Amino acid sequence: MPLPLDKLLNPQQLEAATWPEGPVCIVAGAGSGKTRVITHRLAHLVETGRARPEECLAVTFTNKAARELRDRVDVLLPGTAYRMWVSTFHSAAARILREAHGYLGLPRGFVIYDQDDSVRLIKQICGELNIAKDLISTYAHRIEQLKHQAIPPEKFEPDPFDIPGKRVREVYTAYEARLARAGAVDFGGLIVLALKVARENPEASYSLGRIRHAVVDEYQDVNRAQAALVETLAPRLGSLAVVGDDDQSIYRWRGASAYSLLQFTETFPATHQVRLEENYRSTGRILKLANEIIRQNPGRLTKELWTRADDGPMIRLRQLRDDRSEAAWAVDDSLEAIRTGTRPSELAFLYRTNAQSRPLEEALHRARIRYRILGGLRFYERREVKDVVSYLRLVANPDSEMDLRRIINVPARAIGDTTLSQLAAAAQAAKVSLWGALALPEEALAAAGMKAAGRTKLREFGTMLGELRAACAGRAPAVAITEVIARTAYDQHLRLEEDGQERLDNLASLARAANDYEEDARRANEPATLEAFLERVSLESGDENEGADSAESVTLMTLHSAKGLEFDAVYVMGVEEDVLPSARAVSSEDAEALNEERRLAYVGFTRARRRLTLSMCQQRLVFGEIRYGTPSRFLRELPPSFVREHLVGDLHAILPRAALASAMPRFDRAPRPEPRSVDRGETRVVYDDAPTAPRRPRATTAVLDLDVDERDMVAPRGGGFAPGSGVLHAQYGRGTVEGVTGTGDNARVDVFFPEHGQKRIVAKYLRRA
DNA sequence: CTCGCCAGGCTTTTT
DNA sequence: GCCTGGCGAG
Repeated sequence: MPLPLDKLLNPQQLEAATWPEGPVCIVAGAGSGKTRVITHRLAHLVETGRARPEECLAVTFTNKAARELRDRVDVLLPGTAYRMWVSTFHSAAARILREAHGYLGLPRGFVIYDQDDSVRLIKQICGELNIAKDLISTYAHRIEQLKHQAIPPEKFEPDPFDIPGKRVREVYTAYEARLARAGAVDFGGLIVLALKVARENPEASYSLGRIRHAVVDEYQDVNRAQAALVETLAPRLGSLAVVGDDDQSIYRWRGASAYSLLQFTETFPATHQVRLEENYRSTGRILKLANEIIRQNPGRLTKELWTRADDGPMIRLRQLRDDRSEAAWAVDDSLEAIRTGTRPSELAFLYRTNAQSRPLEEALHRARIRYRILGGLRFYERREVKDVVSYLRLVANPDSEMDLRRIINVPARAIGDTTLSQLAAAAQAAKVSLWGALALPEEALAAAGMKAAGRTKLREFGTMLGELRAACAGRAPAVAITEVIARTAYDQHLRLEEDGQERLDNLASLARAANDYEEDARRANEPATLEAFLERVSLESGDENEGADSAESVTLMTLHSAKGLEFDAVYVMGVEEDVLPSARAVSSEDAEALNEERRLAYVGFTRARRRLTLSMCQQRLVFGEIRYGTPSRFLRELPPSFVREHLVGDLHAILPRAALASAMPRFDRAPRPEPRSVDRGETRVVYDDAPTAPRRPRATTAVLDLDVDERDMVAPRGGGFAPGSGVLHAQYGRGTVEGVTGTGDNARVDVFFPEHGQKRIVAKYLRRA
């Protein structure tokens, strides 16, 4: 029975889901039912008989999104969906390479190097080329960017003013050669090589060759290479739909650009464009705020989200004294929400940088609220996991240089730097991989200066690895893991360490991941190979946080990882200058960098269905030292009238004094929580939620573990500090005023402290001496 | 060659 | 404030 699409979708969605052929560009705002359109489009293709499931490809960026898409298509097309190819860009590319490895000259068991691996390799090469190490990250970044644009070393023409460019080319060339010798492909290379297959010989990949219909999600985040891949496939396709939102392009630093989305109609003149602007997620206020923020950005496909929903509750704004109080306040507030019936899984705390999770975790821990962190610490990046994975990769592909380097002396085998570089020299001379060099005749190694002791150790290592490979050949991944641990005595090695037990547990988890993979493979009717398991390990973060108990937990994550998700109540924390927008974006003077931060704020705010809370603090610990913060320009840019109508809380933090005065009457009418005092063990949380007197902006609403001195500090009226006068500061002590910039709450005072030198301090943190 | 200590860098964000 | 990588002692 076909799905009654016209009942399930609004007219624009229906058009987007059913437009029959050729290129379709779907500009879909946040919460406009984008995934719904994609899944129904795929289902519609199959139901109308225009496509067989195996002719359909759907591509997204994150594994999370791919999984969700797959699950939701499965609901619409039970039993058929698994025949579709639903995948991330990178996994799709890996599959193409797997199938076309012969054409590409890659070994069957080629390994995928993550960013860490490639930086290490570039470092290695730079060392050999005598390049200063402070340039390594620059080169790594340049090479990565070139690969994002699918520019190979020989096509890279640095312009004459590009001083490092020449060496970039040199390093890049060497890097590509080394990857090839190691039988390895980096993230960028996956796309570049898939593009090569698509251009030259698409039939070399069985999966690729049969695709007739494609949907590409998050098209605003494709880089040049990915766009080229899509564009190359287009002529072979009966239909191609790209879906995206230029306002949610947040991966510029990774080479992404909304350019391909904005230019899509130019690239394919036959394109049918559809816009989805009706939002089904958030309240009117949240959308108004989001629209108000994002309209500051130039060059958009100006769309404006709207909703039939009501305005909803006011958006709350809180300014706290420091990051610990900010976390404590938000956690306490969320506790209240949970008490009044919000499910923990409907609460999310979003922040700009992972480092901001720490105070939150501590506060949640104290409040005994369960939480899960998405993103954060990645399972597969743990040292012991990477070590064992390196052994597994060597089983699949012994030539992998970075993996061999990683474990050749782990556990310790008395093979140190000296022996290793002699081996590398011998390998270079013989033009073979490090593994290949292990099999070189004694004389070749001796010629590289290696002593007999080193040669013996290497020989032993080579034998061990050879036996391990033989023992694992054709066996299931879980068996291979057991073999690795047993034959290398890796568990013994861990037991000697301080936190060895925890690391052993992680290896047990790795084994579990392998079992899970085998289970998945069985279900998908595919053989469970070590190669495919390793591919999963390389391309997925290994978040175990998607566990079944998540309904009982609140969620913590960066704004980036929040894209595509939604929650009833969202706390966006640290809405401050140098945080959101990031310090880097602020200091770079690069307008596009700031615009991207603004989009990030937009993404964050639009995650909330009903309750949105923004918080900021006056000082926070950055690298262990105190930094003074001011409210984000994204809030200060808001028209005062808008703020008065839709926000409650510490409005004085973001409104000019004049605008604040007229805001007060309205502010007084806002529902006002009872002032509370909560005693929880050693932590004292005191609230002062009463609206602040207009004349004395006491921004602090929560005080946590502060010295009495500091608590007593009150902003001096008018910030009137005359140069030459004496002042007191809680950290720096007594000092002399050198000058003043800004006015009101934004006033900064340059103060000279005899013991600390000159500092620029927000006026409210100073007292007259 | 290994171990342990210290300095310095790090924080954007992720496949 | 934490981690890594580099360096020096044994």
